[in-house]
Amino acid sequence: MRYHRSDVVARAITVLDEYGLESLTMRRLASELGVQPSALYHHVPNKQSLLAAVADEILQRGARPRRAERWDRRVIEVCAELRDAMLAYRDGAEVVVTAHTFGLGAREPSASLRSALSDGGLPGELVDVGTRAILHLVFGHTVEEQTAMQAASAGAIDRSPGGDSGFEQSLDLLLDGLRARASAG
Amino acid sequence: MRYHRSDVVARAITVLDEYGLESLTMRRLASELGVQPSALYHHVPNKQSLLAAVADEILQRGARPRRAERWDRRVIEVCAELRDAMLAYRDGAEVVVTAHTFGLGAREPSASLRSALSDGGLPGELVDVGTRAILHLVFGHTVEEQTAMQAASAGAIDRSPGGDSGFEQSLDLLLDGLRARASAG
DNA sequence: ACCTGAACACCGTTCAAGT
DNA sequence: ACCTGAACACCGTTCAAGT
Repeated sequence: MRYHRSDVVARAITVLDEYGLESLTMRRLASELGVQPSALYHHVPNKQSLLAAVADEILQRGARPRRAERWDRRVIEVCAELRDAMLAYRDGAEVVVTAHTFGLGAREPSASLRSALSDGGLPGELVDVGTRAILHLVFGHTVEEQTAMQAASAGAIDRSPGGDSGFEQSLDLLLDGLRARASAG
Repeated sequence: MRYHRSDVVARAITVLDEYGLESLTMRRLASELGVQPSALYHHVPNKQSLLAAVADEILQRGARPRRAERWDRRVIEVCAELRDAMLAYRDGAEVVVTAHTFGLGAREPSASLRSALSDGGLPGELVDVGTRAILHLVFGHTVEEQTAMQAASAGAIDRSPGGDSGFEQSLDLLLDGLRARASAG
């Protein structure tokens, strides 16, 4: 059999989803592909960049068409898409956030938020500050949510009681501040 | 020589600060203490709880007296303390955030924010949502800031240009939303 | 070009044995 | 009670050698 980079990344995602991030090792992935660990390094320079590719693929698979017209509604839309994309795979949030922290991949959500805030007529500095603040909120919230969900499912609880546990609410708090400055600018 | 838990934690912090989180291994810490790796397990049940203890100690060392009277000023005060505490040690933000994510230690900042928001007269649900939103903002921002600083210092740049790079600004965006709801409640 | 086999330099953790 | 010594079951990555 002949493998390509995309096969390696795809298989990495299934290992991630079935066994979790701590089980996603190069050796484990290699054996899952029926290949020696060293063979992986022909398709990927190292584990870090593999994880970055996994993060990008997770986001790409979660991509949805943009419907909203108002800039603030579009922010909510992008954030919901981002959150759903990360929640779709076990430890997905952790992988995406880590990749983003190290500046690897995962640049797309940032760009979408940026353009939404620009369309809102916010001054350039606030577009920057606002984009990062929104991302931190979504990332932090989703990692927490996914960790709690996975801990709960290990303990046989079906769902945490909160439903979306304040995701939209906290986003709305931040949007309040941005809207106030958009009309003032 | 006889070591206690507090010696192990303290030494772990110096290893962290000098060589970074990736070098803070049980084996490295043991050799730094002049002891066998297995000896550490008499003072600490495993690495995860050691890191939780390190996170708590980092926060405790950064503790400052509370001066502000207005609830929103107190939020800013608590956040600045939290940020400074994490920035005081190499990879400090990463360690504190990870501990918090897994629900280990690091419960103090959460309680302080909670009581500040309660004093603001916010309804119970918003106290909850607001506390988590603020923490996510501070954590996300500080991890990003510290990562950038350390990357820059590795590349011989003295400081990133932004100064506080929007920390207070993004916090203020969120406080806008909270203040609006405090006066409405 | 792609893969194997073997090695290098590590990990966290456990446990019998010593003092 | 506290520590050593040795082991167990792993890691990521490199590299000569094969096809």
